[in-house]
Amino acid sequence: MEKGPIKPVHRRQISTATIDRILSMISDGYWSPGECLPPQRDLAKSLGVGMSTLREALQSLQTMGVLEMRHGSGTFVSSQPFVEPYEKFIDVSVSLGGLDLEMLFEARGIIESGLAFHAVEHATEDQINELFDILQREWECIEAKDHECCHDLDLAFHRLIATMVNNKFLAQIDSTLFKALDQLFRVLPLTKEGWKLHYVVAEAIRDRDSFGASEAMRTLIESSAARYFPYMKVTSHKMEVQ
Amino acid sequence: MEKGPIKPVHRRQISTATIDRILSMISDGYWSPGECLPPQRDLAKSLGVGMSTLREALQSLQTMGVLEMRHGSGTFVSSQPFVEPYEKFIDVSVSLGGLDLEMLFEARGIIESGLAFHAVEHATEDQINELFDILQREWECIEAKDHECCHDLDLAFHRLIATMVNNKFLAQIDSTLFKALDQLFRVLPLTKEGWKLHYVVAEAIRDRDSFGASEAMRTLIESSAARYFPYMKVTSHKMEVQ
DNA sequence: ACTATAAAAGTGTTCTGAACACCTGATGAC
DNA sequence: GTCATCAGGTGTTCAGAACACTTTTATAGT
Repeated sequence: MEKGPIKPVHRRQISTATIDRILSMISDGYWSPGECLPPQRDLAKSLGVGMSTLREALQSLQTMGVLEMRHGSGTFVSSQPFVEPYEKFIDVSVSLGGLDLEMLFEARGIIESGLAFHAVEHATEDQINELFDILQREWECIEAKDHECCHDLDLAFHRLIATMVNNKFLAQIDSTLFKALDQLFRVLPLTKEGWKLHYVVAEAIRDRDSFGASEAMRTLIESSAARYFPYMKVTSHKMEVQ
Repeated sequence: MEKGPIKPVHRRQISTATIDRILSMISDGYWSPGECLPPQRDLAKSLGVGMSTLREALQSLQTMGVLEMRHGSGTFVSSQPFVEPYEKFIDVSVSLGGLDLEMLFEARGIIESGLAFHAVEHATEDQINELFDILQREWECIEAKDHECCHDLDLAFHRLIATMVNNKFLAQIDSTLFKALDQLFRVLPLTKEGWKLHYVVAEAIRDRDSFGASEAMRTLIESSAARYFPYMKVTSHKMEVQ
């Protein structure tokens, strides 16, 4: 794309205006993903703003996951945008009272059961085999009481199902929720009962049973939540796979 | 809370370290929601960083929705954290190729059908009456061909269901998705067929049928998506309410 | 000619100090 | 008592310099 002169910004809040300008320039294709922006000194000159102001904007855009600033190299448009902007401050939101744990568990239950539903139609044979392979290793870790390994496999189990659906948006949110809940209180080790629920989900996916997978996953998340909130009401409709 | 001396930060990336420090101070309750932070000049001094650096951190935190900077007044901890950080740059992510529309529709389908499922157990009689009231007005607007009004009622319909569940996290994401999809291509006007689907959802909620509500909502979103992507595969399992 | 080291250029990072803009509360005029 | 004005506090923007990291180029040794 040919590069004409960069139009300067003017508005009451120059910092915000600069963010919007850069955002729209990227949106319009002036800069492509992975491309390097001009040096900050030059860019500030071109935009007609001070360097501090420009940097405030760049920093915010980096927080959004749109830009990536590399010391000594340059400022790049993120080639893989939509990173985890949440992650960092979900726990802050919790502390501030904007969110509570049960809400996050509920959200995770909804998203994961939905993912399981859609995983049924997208899963390849290889992925299903991989799923059962994870299950196999989970069982071994449970018997060996290797909690660290259990935890990693648990994450792998959920991540694989999210991968099946191939929906970056939900996968990102789900991953963030998993990490947030994991961080807020170290997740309890996987039990044999939990493993059984994992197995039911895997079976339903293998048998191409959308509703079964969805329900099994809902039960799984709710039973997981119930370990932290014993008083929490569990929906627990019918666990019998159709 | 009593306030001891503020410990200075030290790390290679001072800007990032400052963000983390402030975030953890809020998380630890050093500053409460709605409270005013010290003047930037003083705070920079206390943290042992330059003012530009501090401002870069504050700006990022504002982007996250954690802080609110008011010109001439002060910098405040957001009393209602967890605002819409997504909204601003979802369209940028789309432009950069990180997200595509079908993915967003799929995400919305999953979240909304999950919300509908849970709405069944949380909905009050008043809310259900309100839902049918919206339905009534929708029908009138369709007959009058008042597209603007239809659009608003459509939004109200979905928003009310999200409200029933009382899950801010999902409600926020859902609302963001609605707006993003609405903005990316102005939503098509509500048809009588669409209204019928709305009605099925409302009936299922009234009858306290979780699965019916969930499935009806899935069908609704998918049929909505199908108007934009005729080639898109519609799951459309059984529409018959159990 | 090749490689390893050193220098230089390019770029992001941080700090200081100043001037400006906005909001708020105090002061004074009516 | 009410309103306008002013002064102080606070956020906003800018300019310039010094520093740190990375990449490229130049140099020296083999």
